[in-house]
Amino acid sequence: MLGIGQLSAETGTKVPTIRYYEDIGLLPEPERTAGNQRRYGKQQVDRLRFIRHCRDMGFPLTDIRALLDLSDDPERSCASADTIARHQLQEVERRLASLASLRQELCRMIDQCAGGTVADCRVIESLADHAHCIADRHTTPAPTEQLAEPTRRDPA
Amino acid sequence: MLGIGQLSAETGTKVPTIRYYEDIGLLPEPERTAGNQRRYGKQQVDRLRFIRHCRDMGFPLTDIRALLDLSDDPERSCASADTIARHQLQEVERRLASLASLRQELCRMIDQCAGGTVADCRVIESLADHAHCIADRHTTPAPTEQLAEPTRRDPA
DNA sequence: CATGGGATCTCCAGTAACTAGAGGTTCAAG
DNA sequence: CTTGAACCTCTAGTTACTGGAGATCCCATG
Ligand SMILES: [Zn+2]
Ligand SMILES: [Zn+2]
Ligand SMILES: [Zn+2]
Ligand SMILES: [Zn+2]
Repeated sequence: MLGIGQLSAETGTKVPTIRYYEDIGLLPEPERTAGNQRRYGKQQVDRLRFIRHCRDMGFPLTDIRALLDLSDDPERSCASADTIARHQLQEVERRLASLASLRQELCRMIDQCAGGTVADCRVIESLADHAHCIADRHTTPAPTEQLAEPTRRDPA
Repeated sequence: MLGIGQLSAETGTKVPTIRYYEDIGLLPEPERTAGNQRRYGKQQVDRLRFIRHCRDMGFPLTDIRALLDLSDDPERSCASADTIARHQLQEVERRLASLASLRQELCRMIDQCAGGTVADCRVIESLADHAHCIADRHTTPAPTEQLAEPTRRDPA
């Protein structure tokens, strides 16, 4: 049985985040000590690892909820899991594409700057008007649900 | 002089967003009619366009604030504008890299699914344990400040 | 000049996914 | 038995908006 801090270390998830997952029902309420502190067993560790890996893969929590429901029931067809994953892949590819065009525009802006005053700066000028951009309207990056920070250190 | 709805149409920015930018001080308080409705002039239109273009490029509002300050003062050196832009480029490249590795892992997961039950599904299995992933720890995607949605239609 | 419907006004709440802090209790080592 | 680290609950803040309620305004007809 692990305390919340140990679970945190074990999975690379911050303590408040674990409690948050419990609040929103992603993690079931764990057992408690006589003094009301949480104790976790192996199942919970696995479940949290699953969640974290999904988050690392960029899945939003609603999808993770669905995936957890599925994985709780091994008899069912995996079709919807695959649909979710495929959808996520599309998302990722969409973002990749728009980031790539973003990168292009940023590069071009930066390259053209000669380093004088603001009045002559191509960066500022380009930002002021998309018409100064070559041709492609950059169809903005992403709806971007929050993706976990690289704050993660590895489990013991 | 434009009403807020016209400014909205002109710049592809939703009305509440315009008011929000005013609230947080990105846009100055505009003139008002006798009946307290906002009226905008050409300067404001340009300023909002600048902001939107920056957002489309993925700049966070704090950076945009700095860029606006700079562009208000054409005599200054553009060095810090360029620094901000270069920093943004790095951000974009960082995200591109992590999305690319994400894409790889998702593809692999999906490819391996044979389409049976959850018990045999490689997608679920891969999500349950990063050890099933080839080798690279996917160093999670991004801090991801909100990037504008593709809700944008073009100006008139 | 009256009236009606769309545009605007302000204010408040909610979104995603956490994160941080205050103020108080519990656990475990010495 | 006494610390002090870890834990508890609760609230509020983050980023960049978005949506709705209920009231008011503008302006184009009749
Ligand atoms: Zn410059
Ligand atoms: Zn552009
Ligand atoms: Zn499958
Ligand atoms: Zn992995």
